[in-house]
Amino acid sequence: MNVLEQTEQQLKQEIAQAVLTAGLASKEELPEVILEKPKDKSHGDFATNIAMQLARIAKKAPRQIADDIVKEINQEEASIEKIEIAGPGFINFFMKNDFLQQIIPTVLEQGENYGRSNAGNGERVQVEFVSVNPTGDLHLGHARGAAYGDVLCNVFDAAGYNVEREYYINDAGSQIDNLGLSVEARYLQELGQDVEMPEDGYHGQVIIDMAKAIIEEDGDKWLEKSHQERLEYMKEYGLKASLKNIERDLKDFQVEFDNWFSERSLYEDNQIQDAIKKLEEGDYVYEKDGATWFKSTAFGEDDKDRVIIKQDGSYTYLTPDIAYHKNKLDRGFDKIINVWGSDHHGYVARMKAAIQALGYSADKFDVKIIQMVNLFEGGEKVRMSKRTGKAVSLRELMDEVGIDATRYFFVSRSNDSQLDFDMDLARSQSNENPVYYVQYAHARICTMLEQAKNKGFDVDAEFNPEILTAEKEQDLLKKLGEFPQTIADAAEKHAPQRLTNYVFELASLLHSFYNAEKVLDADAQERTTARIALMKAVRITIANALNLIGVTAPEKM
RNA sequence: GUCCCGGUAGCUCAGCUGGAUAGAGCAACAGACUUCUAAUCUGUAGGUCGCAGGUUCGAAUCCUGCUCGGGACGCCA
Repeated sequence: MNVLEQTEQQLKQEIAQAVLTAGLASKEELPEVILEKPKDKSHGDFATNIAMQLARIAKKAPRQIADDIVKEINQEEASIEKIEIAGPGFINFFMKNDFLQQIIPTVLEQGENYGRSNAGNGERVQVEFVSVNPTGDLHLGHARGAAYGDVLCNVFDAAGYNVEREYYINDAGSQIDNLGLSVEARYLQELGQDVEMPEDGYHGQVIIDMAKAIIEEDGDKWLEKSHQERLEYMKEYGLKASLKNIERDLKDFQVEFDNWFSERSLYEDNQIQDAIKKLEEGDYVYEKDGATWFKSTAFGEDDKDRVIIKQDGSYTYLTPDIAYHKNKLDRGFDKIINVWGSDHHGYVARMKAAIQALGYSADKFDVKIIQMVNLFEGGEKVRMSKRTGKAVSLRELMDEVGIDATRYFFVSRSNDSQLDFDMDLARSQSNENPVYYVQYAHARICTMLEQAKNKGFDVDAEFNPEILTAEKEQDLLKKLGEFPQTIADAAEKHAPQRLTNYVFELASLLHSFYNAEKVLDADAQERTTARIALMKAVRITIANALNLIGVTAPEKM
């Protein structure tokens, strides 16, 4: 438990006790004491609305209740400087500063671990994300999902969850046949033959590159082989090459997985049949029109039942996916989270039904939908299409915009809000991008610390935190103290954008402090020593936050 | 037609468990570099939180209806 939490807990208990002592409510009636951090500093360090909540129970005016509570609070015990009753009945607490004084030592001691907590209690969470079909390369929209999923995992890890990252490789469906046909067509085209691309073919440049690579390796030897043999080779080649591309692009984007799960492996050990059997046992399967159906409507959310075995005997996309989710759940995770593109949201209800049909609770399963990214270039919306291969690739984004800026930008937006991506703006790398603002704060501190050494200050000296009483110093201290809770909240709400908001605010306080106060001052040794310690703590916290976002923390800019 | 997501400042977006006067960046305007980095800071201006009801001490936040934008509604993946 961190300093801030301890203070909060103590205060909550004190308030609850005061309510009981004042006879305003019985133990059973007592609502949970809610403490908030007021936006306005004149409202104190903490505020509670307990008096308003008790109005109905105690049948008294909120302000009167507040008054009764305040009388019973032991200010000394809870390190309270001052209590005020305000507005309709808020109780504002102004804390003694001593609770802030422990923050710097805590940060310095914990170093790169500062911010980590055990909020998740080691709960086992698995996040499956990206999982792009291996039929080409990664595009803009996938980049958003990749950034979101990765930072979500980082946040889970830091908040004390036991997290595992997984990529589901769709290497068994008809899209792989299409890939083979596409590579084959490009191969033949490259060798001068007049062939058309298949109707559902993949038109991206990567496919052409694959064809060229095959020619480089094997020349025209596949011309002589049977169509079947050639196609088989093209398929496997395309699959391997795509996966290699995807894995490399993701790695360069700072995204790595613990597991790459192959759809084919489900076929190899009868897992699909097992899953279907499981559904049959629960009587969720029936035959109709020559096909086999899953009764997904039995769970209230899906609007129609779903075919799992087609008339021709083959599976639909859903069938191996049910087996896959069974596999995941059988692995014993407390929670499995899927990060999907918005075009798959209609799929959620049937999957949730499947999970229940398999005998698992629906709340073990969660889907985070990543809304669309609209690309703008030259002031115009660019239509994205995988088919025509015209979308901006992750590779281009990394080359032209940079990894840091791309990741920061995507993570700072809520996943369920659509997002406009202005290519020209991103390319310009101007100060319009907040990532530079945050990185600059980090670099600034590094320069200061460097200067401190050069000027002969002892940067590791004992310091007295009590003298950090300037307003901007106190603001920084409070913000530093919030970091562990911010991470825990981001994990619990699956909202990594809390992190970018936080680090931006921290950077802003740092810049403001920097402009208002001088850190290195030979005429004020004690203050300088304390401020150096403060700067070190801020630097560590910014670096830790950026690290979780997957963005570098430069020492110079 | 049904379902999902969104509508907050000129633009792009935050907004926690329902709290006090709704925030930030960019753009605009006015200032601050002989100083630890001006990729910064300070200030000004900018709002019917899509609309209408409801719940309550209190709603951008919860509920209902409507509206606009996007997406999904396959024995495709």
